[in-house]
Amino acid sequence: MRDTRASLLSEAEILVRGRGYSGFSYADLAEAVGIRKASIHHHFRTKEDLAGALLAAYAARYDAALADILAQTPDGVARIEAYGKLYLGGVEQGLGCLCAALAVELETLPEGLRRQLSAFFEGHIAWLERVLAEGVADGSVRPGIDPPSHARMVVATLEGALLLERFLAGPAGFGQALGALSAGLRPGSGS
Amino acid sequence: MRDTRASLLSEAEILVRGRGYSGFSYADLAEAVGIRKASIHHHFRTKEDLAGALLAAYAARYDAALADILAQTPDGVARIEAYGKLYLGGVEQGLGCLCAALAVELETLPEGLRRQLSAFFEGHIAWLERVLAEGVADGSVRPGIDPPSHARMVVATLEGALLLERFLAGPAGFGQALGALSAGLRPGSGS
DNA sequence: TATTGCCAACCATCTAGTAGGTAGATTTCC
DNA sequence: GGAAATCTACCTACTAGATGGTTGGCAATA
Repeated sequence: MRDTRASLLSEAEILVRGRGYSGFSYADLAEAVGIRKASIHHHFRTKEDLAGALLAAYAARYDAALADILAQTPDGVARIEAYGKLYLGGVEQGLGCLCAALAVELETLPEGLRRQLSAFFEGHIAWLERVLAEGVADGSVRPGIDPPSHARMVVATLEGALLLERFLAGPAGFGQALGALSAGLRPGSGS
Repeated sequence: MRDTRASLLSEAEILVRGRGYSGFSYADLAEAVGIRKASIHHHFRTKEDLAGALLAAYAARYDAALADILAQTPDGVARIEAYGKLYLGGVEQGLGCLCAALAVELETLPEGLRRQLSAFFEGHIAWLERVLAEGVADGSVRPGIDPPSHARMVVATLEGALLLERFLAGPAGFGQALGALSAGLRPGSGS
């Protein structure tokens, strides 16, 4: 049954996003899923393997969502807003970003996980850079912005907003930050 | 000797900011400071007490810096940039924000620490709101921005940029994000 | 029959925290 | 001034429980 493996991934993600990577244990996960601790090792040999699988699944979900935005939303600022709303689910459920949880423990992270983390964010930055450049070209994004810089800023803002608004002002606070972010990208003012 | 206590605070801060709160142990700290593990308990009864002291000292340092900016920098956007540069030190040393490290483990955090965390960020947001409102009033910040929303956005952006650029592009990447952030606040364009 | 999924029992190591003690400095009281 | 009591800072040795991980076996499946 592939079922248990999927449950393990799903519950582990909730645990990591809620309490951090070092903050959850195989014992917690076993209890959440309803199997014994030793059985987890059958599906994921080590905790590091589990983290890798978690990260890969998380990144794949985001990749699919990014492709979807490109396909369904033509307007530049609307694309950024749609991207921002991907983070909103976390705020609503009180769960931080999986990658942020791992990033905080950077120093203790093995090389493989570090590379996965970097790839995740660099992929998003590249995607945003493209979206912003296209937006500037087609007039849906304010001219005069610097796509590479603004791409970094957009990811940073959303990661930070998710980190903070999870316990500060919730979806309302997140919405304010996202609103201020997209307002600055909308055309309608000079350079 | 107050010396050991200060060393403990200083080394513990480095450890938490580098590897997370659950990611460091009294054994690590004892080794870093050069005393025995048990002696730490003489200065900080529990790990939670230590975290509280860490947070208090961190917040106090920021408070002093914020007051300093108000006193020395009159221009609104320059104030935001000066605020942003407070985070730069972390990027340069490869250390994340202490509060971000704790925020990631929110669910396991005792109430007292949660309140300290919220107070830290709410203080910054209130300070930024004031700086932005004053800047709009005196013309040093672009009119048409919404100070409460933009205050949340500024903290989020800087927290996020510190989180990410620590391992992505370092000070250069952080500088780009900060540049994009302040560019959007500068006057010179209509609403 | 081979594989898959799971389990009980175990292991070495690490965790924060405790108990009890020592040496030296500081304070209190006659 | 000097003895007694107290405090400070640290130590060794320990605890109970958690940690990730291993071994060997059992039952169902394919």
